[in-house]
Amino acid sequence: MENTLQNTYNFIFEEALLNEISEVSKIHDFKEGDIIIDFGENIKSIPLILTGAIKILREDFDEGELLLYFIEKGDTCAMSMQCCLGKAKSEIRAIAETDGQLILIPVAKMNEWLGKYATWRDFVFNSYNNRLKEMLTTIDHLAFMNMDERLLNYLLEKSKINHSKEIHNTHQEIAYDLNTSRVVISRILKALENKGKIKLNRAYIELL
Amino acid sequence: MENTLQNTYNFIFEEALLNEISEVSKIHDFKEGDIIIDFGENIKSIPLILTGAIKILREDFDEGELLLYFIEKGDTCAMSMQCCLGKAKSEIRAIAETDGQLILIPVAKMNEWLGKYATWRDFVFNSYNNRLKEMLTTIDHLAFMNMDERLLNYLLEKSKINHSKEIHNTHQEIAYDLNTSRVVISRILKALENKGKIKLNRAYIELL
DNA sequence: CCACCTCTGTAACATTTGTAACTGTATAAC
DNA sequence: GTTATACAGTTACAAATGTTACAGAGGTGG
Repeated sequence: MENTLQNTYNFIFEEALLNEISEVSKIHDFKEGDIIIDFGENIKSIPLILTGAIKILREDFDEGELLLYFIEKGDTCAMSMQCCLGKAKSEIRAIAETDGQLILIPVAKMNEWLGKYATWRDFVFNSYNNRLKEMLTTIDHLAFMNMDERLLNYLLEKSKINHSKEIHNTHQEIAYDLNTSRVVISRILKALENKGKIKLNRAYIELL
Repeated sequence: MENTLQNTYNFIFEEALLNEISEVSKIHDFKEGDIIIDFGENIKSIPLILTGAIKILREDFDEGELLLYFIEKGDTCAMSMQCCLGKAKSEIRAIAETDGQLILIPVAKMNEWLGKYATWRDFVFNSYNNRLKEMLTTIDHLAFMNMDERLLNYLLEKSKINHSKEIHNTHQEIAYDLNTSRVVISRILKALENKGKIKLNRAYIELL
């Protein structure tokens, strides 16, 4: 673990902080599809992503779900910081998009370091800022874009996150992430295929 | 100013911090309709609202606008903190919803106090958390609600912010805030009136 | 190979939202 | 008063999205 930690965070954190992190934090492996945090859960520690990617979802009272954004190597979850500092329950669900590793930092340390390490403080503020920006982007998509643009954007995001031109999801899974129905997704995908932007296959899509 | 400052913030900040605030910050009066911050502006200071309310808007590339949320007494603008810390330009527009007063805190002090005063740090984190929550709510509305629900919710928000059952806006103004057209708003408002939830008048609406 | 299940394609239709055009009415300006 | 203007009501239609239903294609396990 020390190695991955070093590789990911040694440009951000100073030596002393890295050492403290190694001491107090627990490592956690996750596999694609794992539910890492769920709605209403109490959060006792802050995750720092070492490898892999995680998708963050919001849920409606009755059934609906919506992808908010992805987090990756070097990111943390501002939502969990919110929960920890505010002692509230999780407002979101986090599902592993790929296999990966993260380390868990106890809340107490999170607070202690805020006073002690300027680099930690910067990191925490940066995380908040990034998350606010992502949320703004999500709002823009919802408010100003039609479903076909949102879908195309989704495919590009997925491709970037997974470092692959192939998106291995069923239409139904995509529909969940965009909070719409499978038929709508199939319809738009077919249109995109006709425009020559993608190629459709069973259970996966190629970007062209 | 000292009085209003005391009244609003003396339960949050300690004596020493309140004094520092009085020393370094400038007061700023605003009138309903004033543009307080606009897209792309550089932000050189953080606002703390003393009285009144401000609405925060997001703009589309081509014309569209969307109300994100309101901020009030005791709030600050997490977006401007983001800009200050990240030295970026404003992502939002802030328009005075009512007359009011705010104080402006230089960025340098904002940073200095983060190390110096725990109460300031808490305040800043709380602001971020509140804003994240508001953004989540906005996303919920956009993703999971139809226009009639969004409109009703908008009227209730407005009523709360202005402490009045009367909403003094034209249908066109409401349409801008919800990023739709005047006809749609008129149509839904008429339906709400028929259901007995509101009473329509020229240039204002009464909640029943 | 057959039975079963998942995934996709498609059609027909309903609902929601957006757009254009026109009317009447209250208010302000003259 | 008359005129001009902003605001609201309404209709008719278009476009986007959601829903239901069904058929075929492809994979899996017996």
